[in-house]
Amino acid sequence: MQNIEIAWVFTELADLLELQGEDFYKIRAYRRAAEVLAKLEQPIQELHRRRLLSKIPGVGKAIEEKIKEILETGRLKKHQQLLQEIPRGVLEIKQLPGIGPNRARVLYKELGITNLEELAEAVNKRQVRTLKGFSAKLEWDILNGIEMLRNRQGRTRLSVARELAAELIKYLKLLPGTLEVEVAGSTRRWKETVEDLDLVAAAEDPEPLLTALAAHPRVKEIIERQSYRICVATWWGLSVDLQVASPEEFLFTLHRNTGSKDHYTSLQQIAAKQGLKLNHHGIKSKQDEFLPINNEVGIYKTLGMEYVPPELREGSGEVEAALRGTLPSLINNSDIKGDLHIHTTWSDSALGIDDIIKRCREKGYSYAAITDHSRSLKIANGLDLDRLAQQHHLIRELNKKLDDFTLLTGVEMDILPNGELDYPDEILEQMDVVIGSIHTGFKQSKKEITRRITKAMENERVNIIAHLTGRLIGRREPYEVDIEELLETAAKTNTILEINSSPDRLDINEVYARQAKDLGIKISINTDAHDLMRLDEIVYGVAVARRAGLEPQDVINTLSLEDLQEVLR
DNA sequence: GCCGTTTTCGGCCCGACTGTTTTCAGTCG
Repeated sequence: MQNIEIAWVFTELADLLELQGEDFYKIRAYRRAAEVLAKLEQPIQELHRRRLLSKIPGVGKAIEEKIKEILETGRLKKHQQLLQEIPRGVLEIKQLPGIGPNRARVLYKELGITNLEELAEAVNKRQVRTLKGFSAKLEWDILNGIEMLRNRQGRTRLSVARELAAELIKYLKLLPGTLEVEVAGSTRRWKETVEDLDLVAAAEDPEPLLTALAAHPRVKEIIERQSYRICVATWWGLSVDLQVASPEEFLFTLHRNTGSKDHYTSLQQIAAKQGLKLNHHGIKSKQDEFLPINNEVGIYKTLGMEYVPPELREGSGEVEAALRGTLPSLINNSDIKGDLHIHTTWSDSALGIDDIIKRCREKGYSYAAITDHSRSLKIANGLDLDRLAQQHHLIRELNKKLDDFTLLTGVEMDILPNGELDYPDEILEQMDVVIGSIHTGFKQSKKEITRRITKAMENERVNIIAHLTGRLIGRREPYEVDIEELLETAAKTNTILEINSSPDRLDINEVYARQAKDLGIKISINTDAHDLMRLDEIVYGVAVARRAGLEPQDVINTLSLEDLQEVLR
């Protein structure tokens, strides 16, 4: 049993206990333990064998016993019992905005509602508004929430697909007959969510690869199997399509399966105009002979165009640009010189400043900004003026000891519901990076939220606005905000906009990032990291930038420290 | 349920918003 699966049992246990109205701190203890277990480097089984379970932070006697039970029996009795009492569908209902554990419980107990379909039906019959604690307004919110969840259904966040891809590729490469395995489809194009995971492999004999994938522990069932491809459902809810090509056809199969369909069709038309024929076998000349091509660059070159990176292959003008030779020189991961939005244990993160320095150096960065939450965000242990001064003093002292790396002082400062900023100007003046963002008053009107952010942009001490729309992919819609107006204001006030790299956010998205570039707005690609692994999520932010056609000069954290400081000033 | 300790029990993350029951439970960040 994998760590993540054991962690999942505790997460679900916490959810179920919450529905039963169990003590908040007990629930939190289970959630914390689940988080720690999910992130452990070593297999839990191994720690168990070495009698080290009790050494895991967040694991006490009770949870240790439960871990043992799971390892020994493959299940947890308490968890199974709760599932008998509360159907899993009720957990899904709890995910709806405005519905927490208490309302989900009432819906189940009073109306016997166990899934979203039944809930939608009850709303349509106007039964829900009659319950204590519910209203017609809430019924309306419920329908919207169900709609959001349905739209999300069948779509998986990119990070999940990429993690699964990495795992499966590593596994398939262990087989002796495997020559190549690559990810294709929208996952290779770095779309923010994907429908399924496409893999392409090269081998003389497909059979062993198809059989191996079908036997992988992540695989739940075979959906379809042919002589050269297999489609399977996984326990992660994402289906995987593996196609095995001959070594000669691998490149062309990978290229075709990367898509998008629109992009590929355009290429076929361009080939046809030149008397060539492009398909997954290769490119054939007028004389009906395969042309010698050994990489993707060669494919585009043969068609008389610039190479189009996968992120741009969406059939939205990139083919024409490539023919004209006017594609942007996209930013690369290696262009990033630092991360400007990182949280520490001073507020709500698990990261110590030393961890940050170490990891950022390993990543080859030359600087990083420490930007904890500001005083109003009590739940995140936001820094009051005293602690802020202490932290910044500490950072300046640390900097004296660092020769090839620089920590920048900063803050992620709340833009308060009344439009005021959380710290006075004279405090903001003293730090290197000021990020403004919204964490409260999400339900204000479009006009109000837009005015709040505008006010922050107009303050010349605010450098960056973080996660401008506030969306959480598949979980929370963006707040009502006039993006067009804010982009204009950002351009006018020289405010930098963040591409938040968290796979949950990707905010601003590629559409707005492209508009920002057109308006001359500079971008900062940040992780907003709260733990070590999340510092590595910068690649998702870079992917958004690439899909938006951004070049290194559009992004401020590609600058050297000196140039960056100049811009921030 | 975990943790730390003054070692076995008390503290652990707070406050605003919402809709309405016009006082507060429920939800959220």
